[in-house]
Amino acid sequence: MAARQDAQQADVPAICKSCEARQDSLCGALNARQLAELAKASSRHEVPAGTELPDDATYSNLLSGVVKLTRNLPDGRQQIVGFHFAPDFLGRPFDAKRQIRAEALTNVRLCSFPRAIVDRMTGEAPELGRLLLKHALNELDEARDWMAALGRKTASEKVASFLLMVARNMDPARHPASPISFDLPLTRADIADFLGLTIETVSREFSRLRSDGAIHIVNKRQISLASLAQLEERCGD
Amino acid sequence: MAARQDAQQADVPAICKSCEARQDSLCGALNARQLAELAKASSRHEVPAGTELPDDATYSNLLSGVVKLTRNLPDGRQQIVGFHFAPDFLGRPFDAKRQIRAEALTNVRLCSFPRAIVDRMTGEAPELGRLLLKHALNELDEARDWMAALGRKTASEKVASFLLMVARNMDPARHPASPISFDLPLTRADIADFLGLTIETVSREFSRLRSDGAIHIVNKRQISLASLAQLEERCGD
DNA sequence: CGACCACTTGAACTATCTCAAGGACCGTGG
DNA sequence: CCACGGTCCTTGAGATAGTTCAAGTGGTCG
Repeated sequence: MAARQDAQQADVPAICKSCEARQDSLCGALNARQLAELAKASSRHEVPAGTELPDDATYSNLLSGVVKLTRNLPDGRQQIVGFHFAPDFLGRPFDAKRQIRAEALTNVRLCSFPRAIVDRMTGEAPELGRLLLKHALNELDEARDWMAALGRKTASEKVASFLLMVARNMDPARHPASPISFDLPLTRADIADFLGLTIETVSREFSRLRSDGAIHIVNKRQISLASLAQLEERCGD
Repeated sequence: MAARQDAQQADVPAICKSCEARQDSLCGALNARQLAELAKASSRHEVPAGTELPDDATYSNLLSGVVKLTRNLPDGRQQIVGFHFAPDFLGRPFDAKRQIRAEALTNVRLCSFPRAIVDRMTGEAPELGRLLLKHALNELDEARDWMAALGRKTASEKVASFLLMVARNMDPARHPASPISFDLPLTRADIADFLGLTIETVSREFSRLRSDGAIHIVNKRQISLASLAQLEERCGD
C-alpha cells in the first residue's frame, strides 16, 4: 500500500517520520523546513499516571495515553471539562481567564515544543493558525455536547454516553461493528466528576448496564461492549 | 477625551465609524482597505425576537440584542449552550459536526458579511485569524465554566451565577459597585433550559433570592440586584 | 497477615421534579 | 368599559432520581 507521498518526504526529520501524531497534530500543517526547525526544538518526555501537566510555556503532541482537564470550585467540588486521547494536541494559545488543570490519567508520552516557536510559526504559516482554530472549535463542540448531557440527560444516559465516547477514542480505527474491549483509563471517581454524579451512582449504573447485558465488566477497569448500537440506544441521542 | 486615534481614521467607512461593535469585533483586526471592502459587502438587518438565525453562509456582528444557542436531544429535551450579547461576533468558521441552533431572544440588529470574504481575509490578515481563535477560546472557556456549574452546582448557585453572568453582559461598562437593574432577555423556560433545571425550580429560586433580599423582582422580567457582591457569595465560586 | 484502596451494594434521605391549581398581565373583541 | 382566552409565572403537595451514609467485598502491596 503506497503511503501518502510527500514531495518533501526526504527532508522530514527522522523522529517525525515515525510519529504517531504526525498528520493529525499541528505538525501536519507545517512544511519540511518548519518541521525540521520545530523538531530541533522539540523534546519527548514520558510522565507517569497522576502527574499534573504544568500549564507552562509549551505545546505538546500527546503521543500516547489519556489526559483529563479539570475545573474546581473553591470548596473542592470538581468537574472534569474534557479529555485528550492520543493522538491529540495539548496546549492553549493566549492566556486563559480561568485556571484549568491538566493531569495524566495514564502514563503519557509527549512531544513538546516551546510556545514561542509555535506562536511565531502561526504568523508565517496561515495553515497552522487555521488548524489551531479548527482544533479549538472541535473542543468547543465537544464541550457543548457535554453541556447538553450534564444538563439534560439521566444518570444512565450519561454513563452510556461516556462509555461510547471512551470507546470511540481509545481505538478510533476499529471497525464500527466489531465488539469492543478496553481498559478504562479513569477511576469511578473521575467518571463521576466528569458526569456530574457521585461514584455510587456511577457504580450502580455500571452494574445495571452489566445485568442488562449491554456491557461486560471483566475486571473493574476492563470493560467490553457487546456492540456500540446497544449503547447508542441508551445514550439519549 | 481623545478617542483612540487610528492612522487610517479618515479612510474608515462612514458606517463603521459609528459601529457599536467595531473594536471588539473582527473588524478591529482589519486595516482600512480591508474594512472598506468588507463594509461594501456587508448588510445590516434587524430581526424580531424569536427569529431563528439561519446557520448559513454568513458571519455577523451583533450590534444590539441577545442571541441564544441551543442543542436539542432527539426527544425534545433542550439545552442552551451559550449566549451572545452585543457587541459580539456570530458565526462559525468551518463546518460543525453538531447542529446548534441560534435564535434571537430580543430584537436584534446584525451586520452580516458573506462567509467567503471573511475566509479569504483570514488568509491575508493573520491578525484576523488570531482574533477568531481568541474568540473561539473564549467561548470554550465559558462553555467549560458552565459545564462545572451544570455538573456541580446546586440550583440556587446556578441561578445566582446566571444572574451575575447576565448582569455582567447586559452593561459591561457599568461601575462594578453600583446597583444594577436590567430586563432579563429570557423567559423562565429559557433560564431552565440553560441551567439544566425546570421552570418551577427556577421560579422558586428567584422567589427565594427575593425574600432573602439579594434581588428585587420589579416586573417578572425586570430584575434589580442589590449588589454584585451579595450574589457572588451565593454563586459557588 | 493486615492495611489500604477502589469499588459495590443497601437503606435512608433530600434536592429537584412532576403534577396541579391559581394569579398576573395583555391583547382582542364585544 | 368589561369579559375572554392566552401566555408566563408562582406556589403547593406529592413523587422520585440521585445523594448520603454505612457496611462489605476483593484485590494489591508491604
